[in-house]
Amino acid sequence: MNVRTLCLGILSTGDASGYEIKKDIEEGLFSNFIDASYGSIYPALTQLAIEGLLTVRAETQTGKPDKKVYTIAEAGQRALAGSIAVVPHKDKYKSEFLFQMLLQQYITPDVILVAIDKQLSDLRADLARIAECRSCQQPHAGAVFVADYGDAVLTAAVSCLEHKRQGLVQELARRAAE
Amino acid sequence: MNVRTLCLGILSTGDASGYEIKKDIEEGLFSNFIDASYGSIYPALTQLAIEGLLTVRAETQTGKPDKKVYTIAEAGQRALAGSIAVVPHKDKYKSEFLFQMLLQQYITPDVILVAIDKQLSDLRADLARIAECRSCQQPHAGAVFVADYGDAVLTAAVSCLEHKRQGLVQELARRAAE
DNA sequence: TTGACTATATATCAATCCGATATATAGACC
DNA sequence: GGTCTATATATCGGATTGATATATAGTCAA
Repeated sequence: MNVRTLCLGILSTGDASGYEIKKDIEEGLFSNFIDASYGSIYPALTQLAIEGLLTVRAETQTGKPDKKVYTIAEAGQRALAGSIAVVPHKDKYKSEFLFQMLLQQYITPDVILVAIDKQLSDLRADLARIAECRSCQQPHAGAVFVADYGDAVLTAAVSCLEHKRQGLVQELARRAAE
Repeated sequence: MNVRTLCLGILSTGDASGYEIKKDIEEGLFSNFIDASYGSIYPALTQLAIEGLLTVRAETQTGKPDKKVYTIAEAGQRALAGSIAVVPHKDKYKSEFLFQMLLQQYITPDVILVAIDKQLSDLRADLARIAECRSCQQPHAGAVFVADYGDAVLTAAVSCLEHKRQGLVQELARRAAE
């Protein structure tokens, strides 16, 4: 799936500017399993508008710069439906944290502890964001599905890490006592 | 983290050719949280050898093409240690499956079911791979950590999806009965 | 009131990386 | 002889990231 389909998908939930799409990706439900940068969003929107899958209108704002608001066109909805119906690729998960933990023999225990605490903090921030999305939006079936899935996975990760952390702290205390 | 550091990390666990590094990424413990293509691995290895972080030797094999076996040098181990000690970036998770589920209003229930079954199959394959890694390698602390973390997360995902799947099947049966 | 900072908003581009393709050797299987 | 799979290296177009540039305007403190 490319950034084009991503933009069409977000615009299918309501009109937005490139900046607002990026915010949706960072703060909304999408944030847990999607990522895209301005460097790919803006060119994609421009191209989609040229091809007639989106329409654009300029909106002047007081106190803020003008923005280009994009609306999905009929051709865009057809293109989106076609892209969504395809069997999805396998999930991709990249974790520098786990890379570090796998090679933990090369670093000191206090660096490990810092990394674990940072990971726990990231996971809890994600959980909080999901909780916020649940409360602020009227939940449709898709949103509930994604929120439940995210909750399950993140909660399991937190639980596992808390356990690992406790074991590490106890071992450090034991070593210090000797 | 870039492919250079990834190659150094894998070579720190033993000598390997580019092809073997790719297999490690696909089949070993790394596969759950790392990805890289030949198009990035081979240039990285060439460059690292030029810079003296790796040494190369050609190995002739019977029944197979020759291979270039890379060994990590002292300078490479120093570079790796420096890269590992840095606080890691946040995990990145990309899921076309969840994108599809969030926009499930655009597709039919049977397409949803196919996607869920495919996801379950992928998750179970990952769990099986972790179990295999546990049994075949002598487990050091880092490997156990990563395997436990992966188990926890994947098991939670499977459990959540099985529950969702059951609910969907029941609803489809109820609709068919009406 | 000047400077620093934050938020909004669009745009560009070098560096990186993926995915596909090409090339070559050789065993297996029909 | 043809097809398939596995091993092994290499290249490259195209997609994407991450950083940077530009501009408007509000806040807040020195």
